[in-house]
Amino acid sequence: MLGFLMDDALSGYDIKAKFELSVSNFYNASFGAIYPALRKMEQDGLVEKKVVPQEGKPNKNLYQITDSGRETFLAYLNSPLEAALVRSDFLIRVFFARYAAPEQFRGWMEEERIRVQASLDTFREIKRRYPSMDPFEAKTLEFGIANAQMQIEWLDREIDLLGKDGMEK
Amino acid sequence: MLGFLMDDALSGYDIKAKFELSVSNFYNASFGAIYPALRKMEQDGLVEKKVVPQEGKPNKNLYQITDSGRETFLAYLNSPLEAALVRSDFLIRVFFARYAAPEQFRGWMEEERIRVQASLDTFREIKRRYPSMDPFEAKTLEFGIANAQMQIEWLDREIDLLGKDGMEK
DNA sequence: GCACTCATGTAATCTGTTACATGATTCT
DNA sequence: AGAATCATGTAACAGATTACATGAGTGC
Repeated sequence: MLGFLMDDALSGYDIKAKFELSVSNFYNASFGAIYPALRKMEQDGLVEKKVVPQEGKPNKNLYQITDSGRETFLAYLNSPLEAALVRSDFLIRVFFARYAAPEQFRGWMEEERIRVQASLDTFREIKRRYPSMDPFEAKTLEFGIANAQMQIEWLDREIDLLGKDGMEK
Repeated sequence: MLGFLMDDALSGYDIKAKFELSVSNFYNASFGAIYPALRKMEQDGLVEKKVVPQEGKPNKNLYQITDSGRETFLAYLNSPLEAALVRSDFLIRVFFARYAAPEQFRGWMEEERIRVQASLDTFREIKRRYPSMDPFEAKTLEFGIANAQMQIEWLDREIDLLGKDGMEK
């Protein structure tokens, strides 16, 4: 959140949108996490709230990062790199698929393929729409594309094997 | 946990070891989660505890899955597939790397490369050591290998670009 | 009329981690 | 002597989700 606030003053709603549009594939936050965190950061002097009245909409609470907030963010960048946290229901099911029916297994593979293809399409659309994107942001996008492509290749190999097994019967 | 108990009666300690050795790359659990979960499952009749006295070691609490536990596990396999949860500190740092020093960025890339290479080595060692592994378990291992390879290729491309930039100065 | 976007917030709950406590045995 | 393995468990806390509550405007 502090990272997003480095450039602009944003509301909780804006921050949520930023997450969704950019880093949602490797980090996300819900409103129930964002609003309390903003209040806490305000108390800690990392951000300052400015209420912006709006017509026909609720007031917008714009949060501006303070010098202390910038320091905190830069201190985070200097802190030790943490290992990624992954929790994949899909891979757990594949791991235990010996207890599943073949159609069930095929269903998971096809569902996952659709999901990964959809995110790949989204990545490519973002790449097309924002050609002057920050080069570092672009790197994470390229990572996402490479990752999705690898997954699709893996899924297609496995789905293809299923097709062959099916033929033999 | 129920998945691991489908084949054998296991202790909390054993279950932890199973996680570490097999699915830890896409799912993990700590003792503080496992022990309370086992007691809860016992209360719910999904598992049955059998205390096995041991010499020189604390008693082992072996948990055996019940019919109800098997049903619950199979019901899970029939439940809707959930999206994966990912939280990558590394990718967040890359995303915001315009606020970081070039040496900092290089440090993250190299650290991540070492980390991924280590897990790739572990995967290959597991593959070598367990040639008769369950085919579905093997699929998740192959996924892990493909994933690690893709990441190393991406990291090497980026590290290589850094080298070139460095030369120009 | 319905769904979606904009906009904020709370409360209950859940899930999970970390640290602590205990303690014998085995390996280096 | 010290570290690691085996083995279980609790308590404090952290982090986060989900659902609820409110409400106007916009697009189909």
